[in-house]
Amino acid sequence: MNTLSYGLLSLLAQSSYSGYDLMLRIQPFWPAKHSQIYPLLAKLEQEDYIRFELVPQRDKPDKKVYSLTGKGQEALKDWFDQPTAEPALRDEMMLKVFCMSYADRESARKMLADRLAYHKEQRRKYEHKLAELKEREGWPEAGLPAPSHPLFGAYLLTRKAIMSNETNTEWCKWVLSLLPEAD
Amino acid sequence: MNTLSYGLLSLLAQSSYSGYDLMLRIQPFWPAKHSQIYPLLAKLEQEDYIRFELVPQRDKPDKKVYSLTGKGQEALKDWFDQPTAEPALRDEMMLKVFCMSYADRESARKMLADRLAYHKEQRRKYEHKLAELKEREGWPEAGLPAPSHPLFGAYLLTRKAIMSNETNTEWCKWVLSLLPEAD
DNA sequence: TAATCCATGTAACGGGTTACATGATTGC
DNA sequence: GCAATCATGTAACCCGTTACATGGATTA
Repeated sequence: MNTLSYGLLSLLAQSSYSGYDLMLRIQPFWPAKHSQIYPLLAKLEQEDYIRFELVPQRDKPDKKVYSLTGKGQEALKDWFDQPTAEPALRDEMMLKVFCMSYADRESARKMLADRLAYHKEQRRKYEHKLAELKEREGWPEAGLPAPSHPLFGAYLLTRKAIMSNETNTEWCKWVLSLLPEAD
Repeated sequence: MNTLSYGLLSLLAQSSYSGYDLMLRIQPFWPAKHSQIYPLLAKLEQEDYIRFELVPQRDKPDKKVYSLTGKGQEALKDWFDQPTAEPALRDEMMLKVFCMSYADRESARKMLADRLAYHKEQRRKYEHKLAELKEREGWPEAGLPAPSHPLFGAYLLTRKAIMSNETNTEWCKWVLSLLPEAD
């Protein structure tokens, strides 16, 4: 049982999903490819943390819809009380910034402009997600969801993503302002 | 040539370092263990990106002090102009937050309090680093270093770390305020 | 006397990416 | 016609961590 396994169980605590769905939904929290997820799901199913139901579809390939077992629910609770690993951020840009004084101005400006565009696009997605959350059934008419609400966690994470996005955007703009365009 | 390789070259663009030094200094930007770094350095040396000088020491083991070759400098410049990979953040806590509504209040509060303590400790380190930078020779008497200054990048990164730290701290406090202690 | 720092390395293993493989449907 | 989306899987490879290995100096 590694972190990705628990991540999949966390998603399944909310609702049942196909492997493909899980792969898409886990990306913001723990990037992983389908080639990593499918074998893991098979293993988790064999060890009775999850089970699946084969769902035939018209006009689309059949799918396996996974859900948590009792053992899976217990494993999740136990994991929650274990000490949490420190966050790990790997960003190639940070290495490039470190040696920025040795590169030319235009390259540096382009790198930052690209990152700024990336943040802008991410921001759009987060706002979309927030809007989506607010349209889900059970969302309170006014204010935030209560801590016991199933969407509480998703809301907190979307807010976190937006806050970080704003800070990163601000940093990019600040650095660009220190690198005026050459005439 | 992977990202870590370029990271090591970036550090060596600033100054010569031993493998041990490189291992310590690359941590904030690209976490890596000595067991990954030593073989990489050997490979980079074989392929003529870097060279080393054996420096005997009294009261300490001898060390290999690495520096960039001309080929290494060129490789760095080429790399700088290549498209930059998107940042990847892996944080176990985000997965736990996602399923927070299924855990008990006390566990959740403890998790966030632990993370808050982690951020506080990190903050202390960043401030220390900033103070250290400002004491380095060549640091301007007033204002920031110019973009051509060798310490420009390190300064930007330290500022970025502090900005992110503030945002993360704020988020933790906000979430804790939503989870009042049980009586 | 035990732990930590400096300093270097190798071996085994698990985590993660890329590529290979298949196939129907929908939209440009 | 080509790319993307849905849907699942395997194989090869690279990246990263843990553990094994050594050894003197300093510090608690």
